[in-house]
Amino acid sequence: MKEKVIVICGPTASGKTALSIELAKKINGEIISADSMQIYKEMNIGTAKPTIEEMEGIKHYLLDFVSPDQRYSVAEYQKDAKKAIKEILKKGKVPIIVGGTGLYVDSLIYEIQYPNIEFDEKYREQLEEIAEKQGLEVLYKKALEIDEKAMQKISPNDKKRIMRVLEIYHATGKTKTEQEIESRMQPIEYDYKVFAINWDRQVLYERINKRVDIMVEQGLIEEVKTILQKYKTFPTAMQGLGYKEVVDYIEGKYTKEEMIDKIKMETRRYAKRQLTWFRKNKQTTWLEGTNELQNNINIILEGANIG
RNA sequence: GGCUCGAUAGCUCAGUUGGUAGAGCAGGGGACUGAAAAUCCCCGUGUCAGUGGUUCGAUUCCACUUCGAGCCA
Repeated sequence: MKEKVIVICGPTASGKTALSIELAKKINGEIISADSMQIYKEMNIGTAKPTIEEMEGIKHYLLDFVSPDQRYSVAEYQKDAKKAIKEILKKGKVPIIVGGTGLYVDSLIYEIQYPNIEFDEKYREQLEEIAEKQGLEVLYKKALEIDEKAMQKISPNDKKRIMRVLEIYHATGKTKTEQEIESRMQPIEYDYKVFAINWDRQVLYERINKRVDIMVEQGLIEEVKTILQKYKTFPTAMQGLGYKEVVDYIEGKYTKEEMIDKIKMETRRYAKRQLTWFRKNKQTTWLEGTNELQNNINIILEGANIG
């Protein structure tokens, strides 16, 4: 009998934090974040990271533990998260995965295999250079020679994925397609019960707009300035919504009003992409955001067959 | 009050020498296996302001009306 792990996902500003903490209190659970930006230290306001008060004594894992100048990836996330699951189960508690990063969630619920390799900074730089000087189509053709099947799903404009196909081959000698076939053969270790929070789109967008205003009031700009002073390079952290826009504002690329509108718009689009991602998984149980917390908790308990 | 210009997609505008129209942005849908809050793909019918006239046919021409901008009194 596989052990149960609860997963709560949903778009940004959908109320995952409040729901998960109430649930954890009720079922003696602990929370593992699945959020690619809340992992970073000192990025608190812009990532809407739960505060100590909000946590109400519930232990949270994989929050606030990576320096913004460090690189982090799904492969590491999966390893860290599985370690946390083990730890929680060992204590006799229920692990609750909570987050909006679909890729991170999927790495767990589909038990995706990532061969143990080091990130090759040099090789990526080489690829970047080729893309810039000779054009992306050179890399695209190269990838096509290596893994024609994988390239059927990748656009000639999708630089990141083209580079990834090349990087996998470079690091492992295997193609991405071979890699994925092996990955699918792997049995899934836990019994993941997946829930997602849904809102009427208009209402969700209003919540997002309001949340962005609050972030700015709480000192988002100051937070970004502090981080920029303290660290030199940001391999991934400055991809965060709200952060790159504030940097552009500080550099005078647009006014404060324009910056705020841009963050709101980009966040709304992000929420839309998240919903697309979560809809894909057909076993997901959907919760209505407008429901009372207790009501949704009951749906989870019933759906997960707990309590 | 008179004159001029404008009114076309949610917004900004293009266009139709008369045969019912198209861009950008917004928005929607989708993809996603080591950067993922990233990256990429697809999607444009709207009383062409209203009413009447000319015409086989008007969003296009004409008249009036309404609204907006400007100029002159």
